[in-house]
Amino acid sequence: MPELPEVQTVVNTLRPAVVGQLIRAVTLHRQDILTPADIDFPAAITGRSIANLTRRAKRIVFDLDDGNRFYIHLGMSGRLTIDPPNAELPKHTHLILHLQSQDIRFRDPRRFGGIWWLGNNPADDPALGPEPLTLRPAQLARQLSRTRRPIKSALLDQSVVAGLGNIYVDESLFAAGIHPLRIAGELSEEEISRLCKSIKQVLRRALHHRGSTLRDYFDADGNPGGFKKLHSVYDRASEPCRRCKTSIVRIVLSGRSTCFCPTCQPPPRRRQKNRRSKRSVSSVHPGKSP
DNA sequence: GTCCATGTTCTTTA
DNA sequence: CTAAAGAACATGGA
Repeated sequence: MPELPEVQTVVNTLRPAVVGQLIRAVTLHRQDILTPADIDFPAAITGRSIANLTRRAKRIVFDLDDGNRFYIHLGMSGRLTIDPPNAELPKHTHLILHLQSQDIRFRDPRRFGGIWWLGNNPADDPALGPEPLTLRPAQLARQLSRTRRPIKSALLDQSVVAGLGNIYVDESLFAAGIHPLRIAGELSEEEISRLCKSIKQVLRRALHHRGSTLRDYFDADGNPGGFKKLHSVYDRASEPCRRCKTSIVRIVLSGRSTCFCPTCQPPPRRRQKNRRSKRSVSSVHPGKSP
């Protein structure tokens, strides 16, 4: 459920309830949501207080007062909520942090999310690309320059840009007028700077509306996001484009639902999948080389 | 019963 | 060998 705007909204709503608070006790209902698997997580955090709460990519990072850190990833169905201490416990609640007067709960039915212990290593994860809200066009150009994947697939890759997901990639490509099947490494400098600008505009707008609630997403106070009704393409297949009235098209790309306007986002020039040029066909030897 | 889902990672293929 | 495509993970709702 959570991409950058949703994760940031969870952080924003959670932060005032947790920063400076003592973790008095911890209830862990399943050990298998933890990485590394053998960490004694309750022992490591009980009695500590939370010094800071931040977001990196789609991760919610807890800084403890002893310099240790861990992060929670919400996966597809994860939620972090603020609850009164004795409120009824919904299914799939895996972790409860008992603070001074409130509980923080992590609930995740599909369990694609989890908790990662970082210890006191301050290094950023080298597998994560730059943050999209501070992305510069030259950075984006460098990240895209050496891949021949479709731009949609490249933007979903967290090592290219960290924090976008299926909704905001589609929305950003629409805003930039770029077809999802365009080859990432073939975008012009002008298209890349337009894309860079569009990504930031879309994310800022989504943040202003506290993210998109399709079904599962709610912030730490239990409120849904309001951005879904402002989507241009995502989850709008066969509805009219808000800009030109053309029917929005849905295809599957990288195994993910992909929505776009075939008029506002012109298709790539020629080049279909599974085509080989005459030269590359004739250069392939039919038998084994000596 | 079927298909689909806001994500990531491992495996297979080209 | 590397890059990219595909499968797998687990649960619930339409």
